[in-house]
Amino acid sequence: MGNYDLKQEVTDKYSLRGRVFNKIREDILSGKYKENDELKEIAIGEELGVSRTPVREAFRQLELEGLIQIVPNKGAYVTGISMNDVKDIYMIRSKLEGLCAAWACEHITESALEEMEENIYLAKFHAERGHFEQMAELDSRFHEILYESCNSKMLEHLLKDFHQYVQRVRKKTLSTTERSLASNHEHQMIMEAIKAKNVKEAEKLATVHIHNAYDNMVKNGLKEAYSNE
Amino acid sequence: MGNYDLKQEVTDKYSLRGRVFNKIREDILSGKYKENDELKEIAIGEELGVSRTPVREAFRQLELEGLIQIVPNKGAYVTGISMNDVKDIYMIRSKLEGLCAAWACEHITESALEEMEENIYLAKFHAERGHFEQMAELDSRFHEILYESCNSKMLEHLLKDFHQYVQRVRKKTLSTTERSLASNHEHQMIMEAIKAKNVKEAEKLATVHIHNAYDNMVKNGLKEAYSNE
DNA sequence: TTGTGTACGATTGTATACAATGATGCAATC
DNA sequence: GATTGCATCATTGTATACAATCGTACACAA
Repeated sequence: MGNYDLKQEVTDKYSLRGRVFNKIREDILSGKYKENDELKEIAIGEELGVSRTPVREAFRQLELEGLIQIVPNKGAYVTGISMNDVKDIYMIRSKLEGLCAAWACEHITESALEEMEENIYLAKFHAERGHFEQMAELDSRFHEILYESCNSKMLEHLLKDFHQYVQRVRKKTLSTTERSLASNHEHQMIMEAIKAKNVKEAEKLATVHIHNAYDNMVKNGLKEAYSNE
Repeated sequence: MGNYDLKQEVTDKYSLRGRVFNKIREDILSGKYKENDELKEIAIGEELGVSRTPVREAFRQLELEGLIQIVPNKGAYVTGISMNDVKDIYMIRSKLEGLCAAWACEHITESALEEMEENIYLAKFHAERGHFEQMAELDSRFHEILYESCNSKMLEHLLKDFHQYVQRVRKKTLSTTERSLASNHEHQMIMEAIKAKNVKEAEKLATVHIHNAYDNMVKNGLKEAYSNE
């Protein structure tokens, strides 16, 4: 996570390096490349029809993102996320998400609040019907809106990084109707606290929300996902 | 600070890319390259006696670290740290440093505690005599020990990143005997809370410590440092 | 004078050639 | 049979050549 800016997000779409970067990242996060898999510059370059140069540059970025580890003169290896890492990230996120909610009280725009309300309303619909695919999507978007509303590029970028870093495991956290409904209700309370500009309450609710998400994840299924470690 | 790992720290010393990366980073943090300065691949390559390739790779990493911004087909520009960024970082650090101190209660080693005590003792000596150079050094080291004692590579790396990110402005924060002594006393209280495994107290003290550091910095001199913006 | 178009130069983007390094297998020696 | 040394090969590290792109300056016309 080095990295704490977001300027290259546009450029990445149009340069070869950016496309390679996104492709590999997706393949790692989706599970196509597994922990300790070796990524070879030539192989990936050929697969995507580009030379080694953009692949190398993408590798360097992926290393800073923490998705791969480069051993000099040897190769690039996919790094896994350990259970401890996941726990750490959730604890860190919990604190930062609270900060983010607090700041959002002051800086959120009307349209952002409206999108949140719409999001929550729609999520209720899907949660009741067990549409977990859509729930995951809506949940992601809710937090994204929150991040974009804190008026701090630093914090926004940091949280987005973490958010996508645990994407692999996060899918599981909303996989019951019960948790989906509870989570959505928590979203609503956070939104209302922000709307009321109740800083302390918003901070606390957001903090607890992430804690709950983590607890729920631990309760059902995180262990299996990592049982082969 | 994308990047949230620390694997390449060793490799960086021995590869050209790593050396270029460190050199440019230092030059930005030390102020040799100023905000909006344009960094040209060829010029820097020639200055360091390497070709464009390692320079380009270093640029990509620096971009993820947020120190430069790369505009496609145009150039790389030094990104400044605005007063708002500094404030954000301190607020974020405040939270995370609290978390770090809390975790350290459980995981700190005897030898780390001893080094802390020594650090505080020595710092008192230098603070009383106005040796600000040594104070800055000792202060940095104190926090580093703390970071290394939380038993989370994630959090450790994150805090180290932030710490060096504000290095430019941080020097000013210890530039009075008064603040030096107060800061050192805060270090001592944090250390004692950790030693006593008083989690809540350690967290609170560490959080407040960073807040104080920020307040002090704002009080004397941050504005001037950025008056040309 | 002002606006527009074009051509040129500077710089980055990509591909490829060559150098350096580390892994592997085999043979020679103890 | 085990171990060490060497040769070979695969892979990354670096340099450089060429392509694409952007900004600018200048000429020309309204």
